[in-house]
Amino acid sequence: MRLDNMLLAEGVSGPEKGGGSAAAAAAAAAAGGSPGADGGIEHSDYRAKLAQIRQIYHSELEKYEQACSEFTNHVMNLLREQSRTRPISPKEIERMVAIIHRKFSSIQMQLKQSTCEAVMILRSRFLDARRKRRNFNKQATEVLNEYFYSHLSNPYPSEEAKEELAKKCAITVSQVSNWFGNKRIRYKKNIGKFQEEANLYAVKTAVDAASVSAQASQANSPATPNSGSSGSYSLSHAGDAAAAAYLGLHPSNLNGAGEAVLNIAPSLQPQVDTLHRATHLTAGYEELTTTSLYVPRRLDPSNSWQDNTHPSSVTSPPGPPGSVHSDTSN
DNA sequence: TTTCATGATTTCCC
DNA sequence: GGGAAATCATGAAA
Repeated sequence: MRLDNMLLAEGVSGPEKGGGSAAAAAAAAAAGGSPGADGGIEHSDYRAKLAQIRQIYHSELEKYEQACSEFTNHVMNLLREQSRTRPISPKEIERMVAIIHRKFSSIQMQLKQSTCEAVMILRSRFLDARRKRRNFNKQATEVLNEYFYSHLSNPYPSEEAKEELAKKCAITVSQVSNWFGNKRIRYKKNIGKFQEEANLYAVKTAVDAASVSAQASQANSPATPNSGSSGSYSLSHAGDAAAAAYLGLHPSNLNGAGEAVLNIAPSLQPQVDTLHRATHLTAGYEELTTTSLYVPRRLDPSNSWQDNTHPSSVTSPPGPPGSVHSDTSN
């Protein structure tokens, strides 16, 4: 029965017209593929092969049915001949016919099974998601990378976070899981290769967060420049020039020693703190090799991330409220 | 054509 | 069931 349903769904059995294309479309949808230019070619190829399978199936089925009726007739004739020498009840004839039909239906079952197998092979060959692999678009990759590098100490998004990322990237939750699985492994295997990318996203995240916070603090407390020392931040290294540039520092914010003095709202402090460290990395400081922001300090000696039991969310990264990402705080 | 990057799958482990 | 690791298969750049 299940075989019948499958063959019907695949358009092998049932009405001839359009069955294959419907199945192809359904299979393509199941594989998550979108009908593109090459997809059209492949689908027509798929339909052609499916039609071939369908034709073979029907001709074989017809042959079996013909053979079945021929054999039944043959047996009936034999029984009729035998009835001249011994009495044969109609029940006995019925029983014999039933046996023959059972035998042939089991053969038909085998035919259906092998047809199903052929269809499955065809489907996997033409419509498998693996074969249909497409790189995610740039924006999706950026969103995923931003999340990954801003949660580097615990790059295990919760289900909700995965769903949100999936929505943002227009991909499925399982694709998000795959991406993080691949990313974690590949990052761990080749940290050096990803260092530059990590730094890039560190700065990007910090700048984004800083600008958001700046807007927020401007909206909340419009005029609080130079209001005491608690909110000031001194950038005292060469790398801080970059930080100053990123933050749009005016020359008037440089002190006598050439240091950049940022007067910032307390809410902005963690972001600037992050940026401060990030720019040290990009400036090639000695710290790069010792206390580098994205050297996975949270990787334990067995090379696995510590504390991966608490997946983080998209909206509320780990760490104290207001921090850009927990990885940056030592 | 070759090589590298990357998304997906499979297998194993906890 | 989720994650790590290995592997496969494909896309894209060289």
